[in-house]
Amino acid sequence: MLFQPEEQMANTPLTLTVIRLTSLIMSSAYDSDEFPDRMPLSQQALAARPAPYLDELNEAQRQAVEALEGPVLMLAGAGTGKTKALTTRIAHLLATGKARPNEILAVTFTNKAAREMKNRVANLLGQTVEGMPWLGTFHAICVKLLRRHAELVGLKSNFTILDTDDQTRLLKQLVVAANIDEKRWPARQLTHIIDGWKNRAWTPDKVPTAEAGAFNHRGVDLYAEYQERLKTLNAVDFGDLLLHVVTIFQTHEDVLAQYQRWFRYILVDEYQDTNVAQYLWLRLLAQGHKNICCVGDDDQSIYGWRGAEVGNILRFEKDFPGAVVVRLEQNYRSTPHILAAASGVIAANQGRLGKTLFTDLDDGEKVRLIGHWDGDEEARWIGEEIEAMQSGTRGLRPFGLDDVAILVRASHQMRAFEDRFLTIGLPYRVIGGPRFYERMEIRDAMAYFRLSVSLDDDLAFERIVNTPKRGLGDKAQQKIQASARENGVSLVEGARLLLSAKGLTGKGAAELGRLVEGLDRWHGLVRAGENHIELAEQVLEESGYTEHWQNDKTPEAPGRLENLKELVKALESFENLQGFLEHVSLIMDNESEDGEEKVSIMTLHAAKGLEFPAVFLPGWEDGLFPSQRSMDENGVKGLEEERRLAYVGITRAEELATISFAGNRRVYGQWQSQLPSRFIDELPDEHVDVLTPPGLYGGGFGAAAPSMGDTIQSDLVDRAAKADGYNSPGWKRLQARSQHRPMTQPSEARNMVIDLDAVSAFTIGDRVFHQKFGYGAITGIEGDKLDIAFDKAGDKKVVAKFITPAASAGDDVPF
DNA sequence: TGCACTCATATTTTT
DNA sequence: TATGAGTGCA
Repeated sequence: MLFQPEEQMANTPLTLTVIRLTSLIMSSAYDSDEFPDRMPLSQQALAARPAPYLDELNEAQRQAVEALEGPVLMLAGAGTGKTKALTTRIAHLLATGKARPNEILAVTFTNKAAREMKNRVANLLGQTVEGMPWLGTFHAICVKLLRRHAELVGLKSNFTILDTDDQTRLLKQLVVAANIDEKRWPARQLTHIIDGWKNRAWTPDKVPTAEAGAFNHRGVDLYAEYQERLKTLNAVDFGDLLLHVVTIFQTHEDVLAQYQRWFRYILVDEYQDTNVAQYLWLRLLAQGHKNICCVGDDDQSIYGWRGAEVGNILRFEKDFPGAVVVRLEQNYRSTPHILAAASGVIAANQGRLGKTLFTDLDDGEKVRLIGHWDGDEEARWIGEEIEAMQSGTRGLRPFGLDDVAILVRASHQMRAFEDRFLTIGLPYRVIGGPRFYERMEIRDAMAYFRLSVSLDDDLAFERIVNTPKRGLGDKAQQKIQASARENGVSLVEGARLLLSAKGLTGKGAAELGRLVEGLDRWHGLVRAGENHIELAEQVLEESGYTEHWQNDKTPEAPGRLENLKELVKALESFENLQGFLEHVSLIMDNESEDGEEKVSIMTLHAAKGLEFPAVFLPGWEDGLFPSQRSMDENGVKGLEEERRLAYVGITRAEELATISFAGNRRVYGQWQSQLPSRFIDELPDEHVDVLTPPGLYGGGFGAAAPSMGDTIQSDLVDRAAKADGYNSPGWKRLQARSQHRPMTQPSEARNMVIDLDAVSAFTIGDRVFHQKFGYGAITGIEGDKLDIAFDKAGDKKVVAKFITPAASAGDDVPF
């Protein structure tokens, strides 16, 4: 029986709860078929407590916290105290005795969010609530559920969790086996396709026929094969964690019913980021008590590209009839100018649920906007600006380096800043980047650990047979594979059989023999319960893996050895290797703090949920941000997601937001003329302060920047200065021709870069000259932008200002 | 096995 | 440009 009568649990004393829970966390509950974590909390003790936490909430927050019964959608704008409301709600549920800690299901997307929530609930209640076993990420909770019911989907409860890399390697084998040209149809692509299907909760039999063409018409077959293969390997990928649980719920009413009964209250963080599978999962579970509270912000939905469905949050009221919608609109983070600028941008999106953020804070600084000649100059300016800000500049208060963040659209943009900051010696930290456990050496080491725990882990074996080099190349590995297949055993066993059959000779045989021997020994030690930290060191030592990196002369080698030490250190917080492996694929952050003040550099995506007093938003150029690819692939939907990204970016700033763009940028080594982002047009003028390009930095357009090397079209610049505003025939013609959005009031920002008369000077067919691209002919005119077919550089869209008529620039000499 | 070479490729990323 | 994967050769 899965559940025990509730009365029995209610009387269990708290102390016992804690002890039982701790032991639970330490040991993985593979073999238990009952709820080991029914952790009653002494209800009287909590109920007797006053609820001082409620006094700290504003009206909306309080409403969201107190509406305990029935479906609730908490629409929480940026910086409106969403986590506070969410955690207080949990505390309130516990304090009022509505639910025991183990009857609350609280899901987040990241471990960080889960951790924070746990801590804050504990703080609110003034005691450690150990027993919230169902507070965690979607994936962590699904692992727990799946371990209990693995057999219902043909798995054993000790299944391994593959990461993306394993997944792709496995798929690659299948692709090769299917005689598909791996070059034209890379396995990585198939990984993405299958992930996408899993995100939409499509098992192989449910993939719609419309998708049949995927991956050269073989996608669906390969998907089915892949799932079979996973089953034989007793493995799942990240997508499976959810999908299998959904399948179990859908096919086993009794199981579902039990959980529906069990989870009295469900809370979901970042609901706008849920994908279809997660949505189904939640909806199935919520059908029991119907007490589901989802928190999210449709304006911050930035993960559509990995399956998140904004529709989930937009549809909430339909999905959960009778839902109470609470809007948290009071912002405690940003100044009014920043808030207004962000609101102005996001207002351009269609189909929003709509929120009006307001704040009590003082006006503060307007959002600053500055243009630069090129990306290097932008980096230089920001570097100098940050240095100046440390001592206070332009009448601003002094900022510490920890107060400052640079948020970029794509990680390659970080480079310019890193280079610059290195040369001027400005300490910085990059947030994001490859995760600790994704690094080669960590994965190799993990493979050794996995094998030591279970000799059947074929994927792990494949990874390390020849790492470090043992002279076991393709040939030898194929023999091992064949031997394993013929005998229907694991690769390790296959290798053993191969050796005893003398199927392998010479150095390879000796090395393989040593490896198998080592694995046996380590496995024996694991079983004997040997201290796992010493064991881990021993494995790395005896396998020759540590030595391998010690002998490596590449500059990365010391760092890798360092990482291996880190890994062993991380083992300390676990009781045994199994427990470690169990969690490591799901939980392992890489945030080391050395205490030094540093500027943070990260992507906009990585910045979600964070806040900084001062934020720099560089690279606001059409094509880069909004990203061309996003718009090409997803049209308006893509553009709107980019706009939400802009909104997320601006709202990260508490006091000071500085947006910048460059007129020229090197893209894949090629100089490209850039247009300021359309989002810049959407910034409301009255909240923006256009920094006069300081001559010192040579910023801005029209000013002959030193880096140009050549005078730009000074005659055009002169004429632009004399332009008689927006009533000129040229402007009117532009308006009529403008295909995108009609430009209403050209903003001050725009004004800075538009050169109307420059445009009106051109007509289609004109031969023109561009400083970087050379000669070409105009093929189209759109706003202040010209489509030009360059003789050498091909078709480009360029701001008119950078163009001169071919005649005035010299002879139209063909190259 | 290690190297030098060509060639294609080029967001955002958690679990 | 610059990075990684794949290939050919010693």
